[in-house]
Amino acid sequence: MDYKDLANLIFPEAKEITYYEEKYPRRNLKEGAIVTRYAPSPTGVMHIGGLYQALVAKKMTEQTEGVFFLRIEDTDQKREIENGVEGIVSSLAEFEIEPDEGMTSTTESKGNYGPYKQSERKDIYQAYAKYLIEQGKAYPCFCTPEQLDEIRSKQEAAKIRPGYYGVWAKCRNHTVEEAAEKIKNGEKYIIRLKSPGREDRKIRHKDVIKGNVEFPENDQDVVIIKADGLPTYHFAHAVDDHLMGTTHVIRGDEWLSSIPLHLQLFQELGFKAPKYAHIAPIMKNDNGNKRKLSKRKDPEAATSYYEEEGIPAQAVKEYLLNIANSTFENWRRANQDKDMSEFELQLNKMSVSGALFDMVKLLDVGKTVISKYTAERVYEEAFNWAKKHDEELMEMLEDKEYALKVFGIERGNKKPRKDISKWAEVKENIEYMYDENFYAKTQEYPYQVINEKEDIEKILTLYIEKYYDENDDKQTWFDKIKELAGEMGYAKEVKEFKANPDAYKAHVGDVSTCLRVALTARTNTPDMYEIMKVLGKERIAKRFEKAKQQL
RNA sequence: GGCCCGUUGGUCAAGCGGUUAAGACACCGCCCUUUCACGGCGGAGACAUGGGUUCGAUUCCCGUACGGGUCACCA
Repeated sequence: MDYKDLANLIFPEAKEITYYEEKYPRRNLKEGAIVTRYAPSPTGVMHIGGLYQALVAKKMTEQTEGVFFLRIEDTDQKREIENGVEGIVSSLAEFEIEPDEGMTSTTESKGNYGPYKQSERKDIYQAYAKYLIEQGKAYPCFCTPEQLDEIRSKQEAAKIRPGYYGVWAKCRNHTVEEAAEKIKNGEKYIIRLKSPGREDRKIRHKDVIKGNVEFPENDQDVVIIKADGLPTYHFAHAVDDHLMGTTHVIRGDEWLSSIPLHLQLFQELGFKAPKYAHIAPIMKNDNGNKRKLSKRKDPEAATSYYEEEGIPAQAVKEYLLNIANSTFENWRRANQDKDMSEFELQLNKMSVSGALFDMVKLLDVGKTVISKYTAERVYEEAFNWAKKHDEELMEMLEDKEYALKVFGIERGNKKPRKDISKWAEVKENIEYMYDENFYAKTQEYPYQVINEKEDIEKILTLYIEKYYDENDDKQTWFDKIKELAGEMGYAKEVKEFKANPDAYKAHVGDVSTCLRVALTARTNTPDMYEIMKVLGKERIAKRFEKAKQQL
C-alpha cells in the first residue's frame, strides 16, 4: 500500500486536479492587470473595515483593467448568519462597489471561475487534498480534540511553543497501513499538511504594503480539511486564489503572520503564489488605547450606520480613500469636478499602521461633497433618506417646488455654502423655512446688539411698510436696509461705525441681524436676501407680527 | 509569554542622510462681508526614548518603552 492507495481510500470520488486546472484556464488580461477579490465570511453586518478593503481592491482592478470578484468564505457553518450574503451584496451595492464576478445574491453568481461560495467547492478542495496525500504532503490525523488539548497543556507546562508539529505531530508518523487501518475501523480523522518547514529557518517576503518582512518558516502541520469535509481558511485560500487567477491578495493585516503558512501551501501545491497586500485596520481611540473599530461597541463600525445617518456613500468612500493614500486630498483639491475613479491609488503608498477613525473629518468631507450637489440632487437624496428615516422631514419635502427653492439658496455658485454634512442634519437646517415648523417651535428670539423693544418694533414696522419690495434686486434691497439704518440713527456703513463708535448705538449689520432674528429666530442663516425672496412679503410680514408679539 | 509589525503636531499624514520638518481636519487670530457660512492670510502645535554608525541623523543599526497583530477542526 502506498500514498496513492491511502488517498483513494480517503477521497475515492475526488477528481484529478488536472480536471480543475483545465476547467479554470488562465485569464486573458492585459499586462499588469490586477485580479483580486473581497472575500468575507457571512458572519454579521458589514464592517467599515471590510468596505475599506473592498474599495481598495475594486480601485486597483479598475485602474489596471483587471477583475474584482466577490467570494464568500462560508466554511464555518457555525458562525454563519442568516442573510449574511445578502447583506454583503447589498452593502457593496449601496456604496457602488460592484464586483465583476462572484456572488450577486445568496444563491446566484456571475463569472466563469465559480462557484464563488466556498461551501459549494467542497469537491475541489478534496481533489487538491487528495493530490497532496498522494504525494505524502498531507496525511490523516486521528487525534481527538481532547488529545489535542492534552498536547497543548503539556507544551504550556513545559513552556514550549504550542501546536501540532515535530515530535508532537503524532499522526504524521503513521505508516500508510496504520492510517488505512484506522480509517477502516471507522476512526474519525481530519487532514493535515505535512509541513516541510523548520522553525529555525527564516523566510523573507515582500508585502506590497508592509514591505520586507521576515518570519520563521511554518512548521505546524495545520489542518487543511476539517471533520465536516470542508477546508480551513488557509487551504481554501490557496486553492481558490490559484484557480480563480488572483494576482493580488488584498486583505486585513491580521493575516500577515500567516504568510509563512500560505506561501508554503502554495509551494506544496505547486502553485505560483500571488502578491500580498496587507491593509492596516481602521482603529478607534478608546480611553487612550487604540483598538480596532468594533461592531459591538462602535455604531460607526457598521456600514449601515452611514446610511442611517445619511452620510453620502461618496463621502464615506472619499474619506476612506484619504486614509488609503493621503495624496488623495491634494488630488481632490486640484481636480474638484472629477470622479474619484480617476484618482490613481497606490498600494505601496498605504500606511503600514492603523489610522484612527475621524468622524469630524468624515463629516467635513461630507460637507464638501454635498456643497457640490445641485439643489435637485440634494432634494432627491434628502427626500429618499427622509422616506426611510424621518417622517417629519419627508412631509416637509413633499412640496418639491418649494423644497428646491430652499435648497437652492446659495447653491450652484462658485462658493457654495457648506452647511449640510449629512442628510440627518437637513431638517434642523431648513426647518425655519417652513411656517408650520417655525410657528410650532419658535419661542425665543436671540436678539443681539439691538435688543430693546421699541427699537425692534420700529425696525420691523418700518422695514415691512416702507422699505421691503419683493421686486428689488440685491443691491437695492441692501441699500434700503442701509437707509433704514440711517433713518433709525444707526451707522449706514460698518466702517463708519468702527471709525467713530461713540457716534452710533449700532450699525447696519446690527439692523440686519435684528431683521434676521425676527424672521428666522436664529442668528445664523444663509443669505437673507434669498431667504426673503423664497418666503415672500406676506409671510415675512406675518413673521414680523409674531416677533413683535413675543417682545 | 513566543513570533511578527509599528511609533512625525489633538487626528490623518508628506518625508527616504544635510529641509525654515509639507499639506488636510480640528483649534486660535486677522481680512473680506449686512449676519452666518464660504474664501483669503496668519498663528500655536510633532520626529517615543537611550545608545551607536556618520562630518551630519526624523531618515540607517541595536536596545528600551509604548501600541497593534498573531499563536483553533474561526475567518
